[in-house]
Amino acid sequence: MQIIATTLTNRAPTPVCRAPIAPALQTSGQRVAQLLALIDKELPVLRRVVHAGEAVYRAGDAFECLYIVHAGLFKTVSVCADGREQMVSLHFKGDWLGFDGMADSTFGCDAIAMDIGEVWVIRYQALLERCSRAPDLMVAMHSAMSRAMARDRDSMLAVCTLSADARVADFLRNWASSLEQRGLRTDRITLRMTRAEIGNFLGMTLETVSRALSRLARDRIIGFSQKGRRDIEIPDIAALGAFVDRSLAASLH
Amino acid sequence: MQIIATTLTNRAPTPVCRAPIAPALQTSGQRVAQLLALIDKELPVLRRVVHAGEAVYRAGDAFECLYIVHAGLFKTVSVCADGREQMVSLHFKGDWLGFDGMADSTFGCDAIAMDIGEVWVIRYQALLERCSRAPDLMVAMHSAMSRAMARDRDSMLAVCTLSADARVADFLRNWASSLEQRGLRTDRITLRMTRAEIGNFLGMTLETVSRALSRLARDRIIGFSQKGRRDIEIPDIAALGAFVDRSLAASLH
DNA sequence: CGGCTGGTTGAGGCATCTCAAACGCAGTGG
DNA sequence: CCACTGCGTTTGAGATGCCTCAACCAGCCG
Repeated sequence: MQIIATTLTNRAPTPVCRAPIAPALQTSGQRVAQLLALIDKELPVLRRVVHAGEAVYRAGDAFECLYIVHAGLFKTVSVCADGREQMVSLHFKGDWLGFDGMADSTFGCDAIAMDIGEVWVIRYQALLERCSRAPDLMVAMHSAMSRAMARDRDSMLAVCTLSADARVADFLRNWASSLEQRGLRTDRITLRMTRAEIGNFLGMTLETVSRALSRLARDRIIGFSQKGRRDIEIPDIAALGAFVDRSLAASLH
Repeated sequence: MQIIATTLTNRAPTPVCRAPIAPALQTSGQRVAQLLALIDKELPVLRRVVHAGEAVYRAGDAFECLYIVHAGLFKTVSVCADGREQMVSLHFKGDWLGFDGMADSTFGCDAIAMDIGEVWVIRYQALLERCSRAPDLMVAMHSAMSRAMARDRDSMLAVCTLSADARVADFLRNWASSLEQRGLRTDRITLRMTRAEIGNFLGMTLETVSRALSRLARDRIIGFSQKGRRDIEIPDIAALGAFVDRSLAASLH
């Protein structure tokens, strides 16, 4: 069994699949900034600080608000009746949270802060009203949903077509790419997740994640920083991509 | 490697994950009928018949319209640069097609008819304008997107947590459940896909699909009809669910 | 009939899981 | 300062589920 590889959010070049796609008219960084400015202009937003481990919302909560990540890193987790959990997605600055509650007025999963962060709270009713007057806003929201679906699609693809090592590499590449699009440094990323969490996200066991990371480090595609094995150095993002492509090509003979 | 299990569309009870969710205020069948009535009332729709194998749109096409399935069965397929394909989702009557194009004005995957069918074509611009005046319509559209995301989430979960046999069972159960919600007979379904397509969708090889189906038939959970191995009899949908739960429980010791 | 496509089934191999042991690090309490 | 504990990580060895390769069968069509 495996899972979808990776798939963070808002990366401009789709990771595994590269269908012919028109070049974006704006960079992701610009898009995020414009979105936040637009929201701020059009809507009354409540800023809410969320501490590590704290939930923005939980499965079963009544859906009334959407959220936009303004700082920090968030995950959404499907919680099953038997207690098992499946991490579904990661959300960086500019990503929306809560779309999954719109269908039946109840959230279908938990949204958890992985670090201290801040979300902007937007009442759905207010958003609907505002969307009626501001087509820009509606289009921005639709774009965000569309992008979330594309991300899920890529995850599916990665889980279905990549080996364990390649999924881990793809995961790191997407993470770095998300940081890059937001103008942050990408040569050194701090995973705020345990191996078990990564494995859950990527559909593999924690041992397999650990081994994959060790192999990537042995091949000098990544490095571990002195302090702890949770900080990962990525000298060259392109090398990660090349690794993914290589193992992809290898698997097709 | 595998892929996300299953996940058809619009099933009321989520398949693998059963988070506490408030009971739907209306049945899925009612929702579909109401959606179609709403669209028909509010918007100028163009009806387009699509033949088996024909594309509603293809990756790279300019995004201008959304589509609602009115008859038939459709799949969306991610096409990679190297020619590999990954089936991403199945769409029955009442499901929308084309959300993936909203983000960057270009479709990111192909939407293909698996059978002769009909879609309603809705110009996105017209939809935006109409949404501004008809909040019902906007909410219906958001619900559909939200449901699509929930479906992807469930797929992810199934691919990540279910064995090959269970994924096939889950796939059949979701298919039957989709039919049931539309008031169609569920004791006998005709798969309009080859084993290879099913395997691609579920993230496994065609041989594994074939073996899984054989095992399910041996255990009397499904049956093959006389004519061809493509018609499958499902005497009891609940038995499929029980099988999934059983193998789920088995995998946790 | 012969070719082709799709399906089934078997045998063997390999990637990943499972189980297990050991290590590093942080916190706690003596 | 030093056990001592607990958690996260690494690494190894063995088990296994799924993939790969291959043969064969059934239906369809020229």
